[in-house]
Amino acid sequence: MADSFADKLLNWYDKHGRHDLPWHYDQSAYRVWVSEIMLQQTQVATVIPYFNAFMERFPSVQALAEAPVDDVLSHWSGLGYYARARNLQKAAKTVVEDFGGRFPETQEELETLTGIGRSTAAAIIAQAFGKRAAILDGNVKRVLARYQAVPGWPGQTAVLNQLWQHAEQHTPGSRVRDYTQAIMDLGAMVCTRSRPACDGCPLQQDCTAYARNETSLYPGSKPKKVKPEKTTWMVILEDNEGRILLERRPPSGIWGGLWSLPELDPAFGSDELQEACEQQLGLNCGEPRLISGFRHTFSHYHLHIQPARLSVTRQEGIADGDRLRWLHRDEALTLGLPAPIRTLLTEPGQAPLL
DNA sequence: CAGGCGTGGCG
DNA sequence: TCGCCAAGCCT
Repeated sequence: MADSFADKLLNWYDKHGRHDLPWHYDQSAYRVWVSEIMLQQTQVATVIPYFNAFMERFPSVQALAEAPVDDVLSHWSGLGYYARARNLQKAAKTVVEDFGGRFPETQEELETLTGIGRSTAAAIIAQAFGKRAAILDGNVKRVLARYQAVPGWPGQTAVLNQLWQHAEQHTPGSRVRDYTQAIMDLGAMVCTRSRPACDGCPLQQDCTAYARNETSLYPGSKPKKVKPEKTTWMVILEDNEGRILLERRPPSGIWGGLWSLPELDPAFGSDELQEACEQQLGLNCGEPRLISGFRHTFSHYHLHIQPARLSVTRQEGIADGDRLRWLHRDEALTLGLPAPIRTLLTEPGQAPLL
């Protein structure tokens, strides 16, 4: 029997859904895939300009596979969760080398590609290939948790399994493309986290949470933890030709593979910075000039960044290379930079404190 | 299973 | 100003 859940949702989608997102115009597996990766933990409005620029630069999976990794990261700069970009290119190489440039069309094979999990694989199958597959992203979790009044935080396996079961149950055999977009649109536009617009919801009369006037209880919230506070010096070392020293971050960990400023142990006092730079980097530096510090928050900790400017009069033992590079400001800004570093290099001086 | 992994908007 | 959290996946 046709699921009335899907029918109601599709009727609503035809009138009120989003039909003109950039990745809707040409739903090739490549475009759907890139959009799905960008959309992981990231809102549509943020993704749109990144998606358009990315497609312009990497129009095919082949183009992505053969691009320098710095190009890929520079197009991800500011979007966050940079492992997504590294995994994206790794998967592109796999598609080209192991699958002859054609995306696999089964859930199982798609999930072998790094960065593609159960929900992303299903989204590709439904949206690119038009085959039945159930997705379960944050929007769908919220819609289903309320509709079925599923208690608990979806991060718990038992809760997640129940939600997957409901997701599978409601996914129709026809119009899967539209259904997949429809349930995400409902979650994003109507069944929002706070103050859901239940009066405009096509599922209102069958929604358990609504009937109980308890929409705010679903889905259960994540147990909160205190984020640790960390501190670091970041040094803007500028040589006599106006070039700045940048350092590539290790391939994994925070800001993995991006270009950032050299960091120094926060245990150094401002009066020890000059010597620390000379010793650790083999430079001859002038007096440090402190710039206003600021706090940057990651998903799992706070980082207090204390920047300092030092002029460099002599460079010894520092060659342009894979890890350290002297670059002019505008050259630096073309690289994959972490968001706060881009800001730091873009905004002219800030007020010097010392 | 729990923790790592960004950033910007919003209440 | 601050905590929460958004189209998750990997280790």
